[in-house]
Amino acid sequence: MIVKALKKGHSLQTEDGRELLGPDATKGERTRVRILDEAVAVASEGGVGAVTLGPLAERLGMSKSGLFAHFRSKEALQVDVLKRAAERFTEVVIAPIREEKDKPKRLGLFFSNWLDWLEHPSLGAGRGSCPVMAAYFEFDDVPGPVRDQAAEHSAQLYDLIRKLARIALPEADEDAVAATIDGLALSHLMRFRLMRDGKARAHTMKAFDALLKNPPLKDA
Amino acid sequence: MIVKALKKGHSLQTEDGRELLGPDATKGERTRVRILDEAVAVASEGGVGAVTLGPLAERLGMSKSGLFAHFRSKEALQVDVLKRAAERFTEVVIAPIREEKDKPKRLGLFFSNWLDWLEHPSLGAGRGSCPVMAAYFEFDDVPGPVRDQAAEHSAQLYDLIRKLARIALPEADEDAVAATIDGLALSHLMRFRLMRDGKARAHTMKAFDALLKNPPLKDA
DNA sequence: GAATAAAACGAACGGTCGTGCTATTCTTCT
DNA sequence: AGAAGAATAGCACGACCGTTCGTTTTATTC
Repeated sequence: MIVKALKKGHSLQTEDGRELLGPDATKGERTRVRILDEAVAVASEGGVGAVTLGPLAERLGMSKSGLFAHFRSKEALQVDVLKRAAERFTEVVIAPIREEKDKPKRLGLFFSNWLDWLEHPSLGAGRGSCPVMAAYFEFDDVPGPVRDQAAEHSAQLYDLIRKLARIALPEADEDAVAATIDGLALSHLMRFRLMRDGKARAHTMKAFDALLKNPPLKDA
Repeated sequence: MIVKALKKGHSLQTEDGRELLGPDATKGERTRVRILDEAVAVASEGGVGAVTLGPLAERLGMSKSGLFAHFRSKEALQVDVLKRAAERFTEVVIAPIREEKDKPKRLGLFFSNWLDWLEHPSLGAGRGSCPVMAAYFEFDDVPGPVRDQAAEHSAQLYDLIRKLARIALPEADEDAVAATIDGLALSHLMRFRLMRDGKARAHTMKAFDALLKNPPLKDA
């Protein structure tokens, strides 16, 4: 069974349009999602490379082969883990900003949500960090479908940032602004999780506010 | 035999002060460095976690057990790989900025060198990226000596950036500046290596120049 | 050059990994 | 309720992993 992620509506659905997780979902579809959610938690703690069949099956109370049957291969599982994590990201970070009707303010809301996501990932119970971001660096030089998936997600996210920047700061150079914002999030994760810097958020927000106030201008 | 890395002089030496690599170095010391250099190349391509004994030994034309004998464990090897990579970083990125006698200009030189390092790591032959940066995200939630080493290096580097920022931009908030610069380097690596964005450097430098022109100020 | 120490090897171990098979249990649909 | 099909379990395999051990080769020291 092939499942695809939708860009809008933040839900998974099968090829024929039925919702996963809903009561009309098939047994296999439901456990499939259960597996992926647990796998995202594992990936949050040890990276996508740490998503391994045996231990994952044990965490779920099922057999390794039973789990394996849901995915053609481990690589396919890892790709789906990334997709599922991106889904979560959309739900938690991107979707809520639509409630802000003052569109120029959406950039700040997006960034704030992003930091929340990095500090308190809904999965991993405080012991994990964003698996997608980790995959950016884990697979950046490892060719294969996992790398491709990570690259696609990073490109989509980067486009979104540019778009939000264009609306919020019409006179700014959107590429330079996006580079700075993207970097602030990456650096924030590093300072917060690796260095355990309690002031990480304050420093990140100060830099972000300064960027909004004096952004790089076009043709400067 | 215990080897320690020096912060100054960018060379390895043994506990009794003899230089490694010099003609008076012992056989074991020389091959030890050879192993680490090759291991850094491997780590550049696949991350520190990809440093594995068998394939590494084969690349070096030696036996797995002979290689293993140089390190008490695989973890110790990985830690030393990180140390060696940090050594290289010091040689290529940090040491040369001392030649700039106009100290405020050192920040820009440092950043430029950093981007050079990320784009053309002396090891990995174009197929690898900075292993230390990758380790930041690979091990940020994996307790152990490898994580500790990565954390220590990130803290040292972050301190250096703050110090350079303080000299270059005395009126600026050094923490916010450091966060932005650190982030720009991380984001640059992502755009250059994962997204293969040919314009990455131009965008990064534009953002950096804008930061120097309008940095976040203290107590703003 | 002989004695001693260091370094490298080869083979083997226990363990874990991903992946095929076949059989069994459970859903789902008529 | 029963047939058809999906989902899961059990088991085995080959490959690779880190590590150990005893032996052999190579450096170093006297």
